[in-house]
Amino acid sequence: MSVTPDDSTVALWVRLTRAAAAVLAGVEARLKAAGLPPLGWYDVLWELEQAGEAGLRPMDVEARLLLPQYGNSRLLARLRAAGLVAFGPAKGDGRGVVVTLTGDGRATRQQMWPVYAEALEALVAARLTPAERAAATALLARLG
Amino acid sequence: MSVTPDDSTVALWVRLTRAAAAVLAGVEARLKAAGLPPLGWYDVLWELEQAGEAGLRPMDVEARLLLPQYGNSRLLARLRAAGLVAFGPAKGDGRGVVVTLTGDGRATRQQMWPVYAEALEALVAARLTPAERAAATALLARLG
DNA sequence: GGCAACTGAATGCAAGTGCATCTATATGAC
DNA sequence: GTCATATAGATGCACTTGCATTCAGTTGCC
Repeated sequence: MSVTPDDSTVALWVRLTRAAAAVLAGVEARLKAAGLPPLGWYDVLWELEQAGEAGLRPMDVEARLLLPQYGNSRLLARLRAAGLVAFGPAKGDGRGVVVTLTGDGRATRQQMWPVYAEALEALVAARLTPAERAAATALLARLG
Repeated sequence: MSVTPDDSTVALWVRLTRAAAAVLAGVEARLKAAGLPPLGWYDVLWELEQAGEAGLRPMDVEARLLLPQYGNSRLLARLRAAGLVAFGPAKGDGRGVVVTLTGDGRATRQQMWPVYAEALEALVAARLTPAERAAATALLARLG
């Protein structure tokens, strides 16, 4: 005999994927409509902006954003190709590099934020009260 | 002045994506470890199994699973190449086709289910009580 | 019937992803 | 110091995805 999830489990799983997909699609669509890069770029730019002058090692970005090593490597390569980040040598470790935000990178993140923010307002904040958002957050935290 | 989401909105968005990604990754990892096809295949096989002998038009599958037209077209092509579904002409519409489940397709779906079910038990049911699952489902329904 | 507009489905091409592997450097045992 | 092992990051290859377009067949209008 095998375990079988009850209806409430399946229902939650379905809603979870749909909700995440709907919000994500809404955010991406708004960014694209505004001629801005995809959401994945924002996360990297934001981490680097917080890291400041010192920058971050690719492995740090990888760990913070939960990206696979090769995916992160290529994402950073695209950002570099677009001039939004710069690579430098890592002091004390000849294997590694340090990635820092460029001026264009900072500007791009700042352009993305209002669009991203508007999307979250419309797709999340407008649909649940603050108390409901807090409740949902607490429940979802247990799944991650 | 632009609107800016408050902390509870951003926190929910972060948790939502992480929770969905975590559960999805867990399910996919279990399927792969068992040598089974990815989750996307399951959904199609399940819809076709429910549709029975009559099968479904690709556009119907597309609508039920919220897939883009081209993605659905190629997904069905892969399933056909794997021998899990069969294509036939659509009566009364020379443009269309009808997709039906093969014996192998039915068997594959049945092999996938226990793995999928175990994953949902471990990743969702084991972490939230039935009442919590119901509450989370109701909240997430408002986002989708 | 003939033709424009539409619909169902497939596909060429560019870009992204996963996996395994590779290169270069670093570290630890001896 | 030397060698095996481990770590940081990049990359070749196959596969998947997104976008735009194409192809075939249908529908409505005259």
